[in-house]
Amino acid sequence: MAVTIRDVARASGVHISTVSRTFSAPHLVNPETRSRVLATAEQLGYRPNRAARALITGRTHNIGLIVADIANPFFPPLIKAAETHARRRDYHVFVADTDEDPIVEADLVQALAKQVDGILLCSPRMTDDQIEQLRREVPLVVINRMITGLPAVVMDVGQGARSAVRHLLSLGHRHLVYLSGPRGSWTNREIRRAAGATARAAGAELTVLGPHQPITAAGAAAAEAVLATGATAVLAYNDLMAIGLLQALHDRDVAVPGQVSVVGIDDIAASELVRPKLTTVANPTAAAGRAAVDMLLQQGDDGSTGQINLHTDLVIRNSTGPGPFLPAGATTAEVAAYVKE
Amino acid sequence: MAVTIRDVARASGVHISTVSRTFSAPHLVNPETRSRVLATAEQLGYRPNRAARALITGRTHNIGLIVADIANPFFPPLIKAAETHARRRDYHVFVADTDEDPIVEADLVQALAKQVDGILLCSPRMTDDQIEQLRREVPLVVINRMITGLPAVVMDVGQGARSAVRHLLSLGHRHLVYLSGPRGSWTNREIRRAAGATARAAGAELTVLGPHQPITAAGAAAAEAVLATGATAVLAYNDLMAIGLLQALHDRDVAVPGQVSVVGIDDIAASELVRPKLTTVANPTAAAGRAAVDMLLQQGDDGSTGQINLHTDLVIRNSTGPGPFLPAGATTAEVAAYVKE
DNA sequence: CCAGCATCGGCAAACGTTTGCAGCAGGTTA
DNA sequence: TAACCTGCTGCAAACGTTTGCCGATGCTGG
Repeated sequence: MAVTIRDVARASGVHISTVSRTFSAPHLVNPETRSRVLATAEQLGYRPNRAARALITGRTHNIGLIVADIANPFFPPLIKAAETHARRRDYHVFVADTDEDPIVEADLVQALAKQVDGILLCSPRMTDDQIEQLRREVPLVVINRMITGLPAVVMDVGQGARSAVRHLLSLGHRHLVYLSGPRGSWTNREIRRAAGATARAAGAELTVLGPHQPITAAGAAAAEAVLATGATAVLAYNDLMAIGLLQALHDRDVAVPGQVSVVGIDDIAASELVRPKLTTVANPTAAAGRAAVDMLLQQGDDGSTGQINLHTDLVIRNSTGPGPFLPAGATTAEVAAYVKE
Repeated sequence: MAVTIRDVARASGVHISTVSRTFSAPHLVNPETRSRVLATAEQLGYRPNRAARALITGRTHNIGLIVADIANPFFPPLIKAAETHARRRDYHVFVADTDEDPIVEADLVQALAKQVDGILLCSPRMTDDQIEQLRREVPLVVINRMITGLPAVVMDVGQGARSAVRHLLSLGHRHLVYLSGPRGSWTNREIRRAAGATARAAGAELTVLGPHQPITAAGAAAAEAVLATGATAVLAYNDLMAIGLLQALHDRDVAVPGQVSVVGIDDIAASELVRPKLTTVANPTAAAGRAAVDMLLQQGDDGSTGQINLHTDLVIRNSTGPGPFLPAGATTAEVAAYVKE
């Protein structure tokens, strides 16, 4: 049916091994022979069978990309960048969605293990132990989580959270809320820790609410609880939750940023479309995807186990404003003077 | 290194063929033997090598999913649904992104062909001929495009466009704009045709602008041109463009829906987050993904070549309102009386 | 008690490649 | 001229499965 190496060999009057070498080790075959083989291959429409190749070389030229939720707008840019980058290096990408379920996650890694040269694990919800276990079965690069001894690329959310909290403090807010994300999220712990430390250092209060699902509905549902704390500013685990909160606040006629300031994390596309535009921490997701692919592919060669920490940026838009201790029209200079930065 | 069928055979004292049958044809092996084999397999952590299996059976248990742009929020729900559905049937999914480029698209199909049992082609930008050509190399199901003789699942955008235009007409609008999507899009042609026919039948005018990239920036950039037409309502190729237009209109102090009504297509998540909330045509993308997977997997069995047309729904939100010939507060009954529906 | 028949498990070929080894021709060195 | 290298190609084994075929075993019915 399909045209194989054998057909090409017959048609060009050489042995199959010569055809094989024409593709996998061209320098070993006479240029003349090579071009003849290439010509007939082209003409017959020959395409090497990757399964067969994988069987003998042990390299599939495939990689797996496992994310918690494809529909979460945080991931698509990462998936896109990783896929494009991988393809440029002649790798194909399996994408799979765990629905935030650690069990599915583990199953998926196992199922994919034999079929790929390595797996990119995005924001895994498994325990560190489980991940280390799985690493023994298949090369892994973890994204958005730091585990000692494991190659990883993370966005420096700690840094991002610090910037965000400082921004809020500088606006005069003294009581903040952190809207936690899902249980098991490393990112969540990082943000919480960084935000807590920064607030505490400035003598401000930080109330933690959660855990929550990282979706708009959860952000909206948390509105009452947020208002009940009496806080004047909130940092959310991600933009989706922040946006949900924004909507719920709007429905309750709570002015943003007049009465409450809101900042998200991720800088998804929708953050700029929503009113007020969301102040948020921009994550270099595309860069992370590319970096992770590179790490994974290098990992095969040497046994390197680097960890990359990508810089994040606070993007100040319209959902944050002066806190209650400052006049609404306070200038930047005034707020700067108000809190020790 | 990895544990193979041979290891399991040795450890459980049977021939490899028995182990093989334990997994691929359990009814042929004695229950007692079977459970023994299963036990040792479990214990050794054996996982069948899909590449080897594929080599001999010709079935990879993989499918390919090719989309124009993963980051376009229209696709992730479809990808997610397709992947989950496929996995439930023990298939893994390659996802690839063409960046709206027909050449990349064709290359991808070819590259993936040998490695999958079939390919889902979403909103392809190739010509019909090219697609029919490729179909000879690998089973294909096309999503969002109708090509005679090819299995396809489409969302009935024609129906959606008709509903949208009728809705606008019923609000009293007599001059509409259609903001076209990308060249080569079947969906675009369908919408344009349906919208044009519906408007014409009602004696209204429809101006077509475009083609455009299906992104917010293009929608925003079209604002001037839209206003220049003097139309009072616009239908956009997709929500992204509609939202971009909404923003640009807002920046120009053009009231929506006061002066101009806007309706999008797709009902992406952001449409509900934006102010005013976008009136749009909801597409059952998740259902489409699942249906396409089912078609693809059945295609192997019989040679069926069905075409599925999924129902779409107009979702009326706040971006559409009475046109210039009606008082701003006109009731539904009044507008209904105004135009022959 | 034997023919006939299921049921089960082993044997070996096959799938489409890659790759170590060996052979061969022609050229170079001593 | 012999010994040796170099560049190219062929040979065949191997990768981990599946599967058609056959033989062994044990049971059934006559």
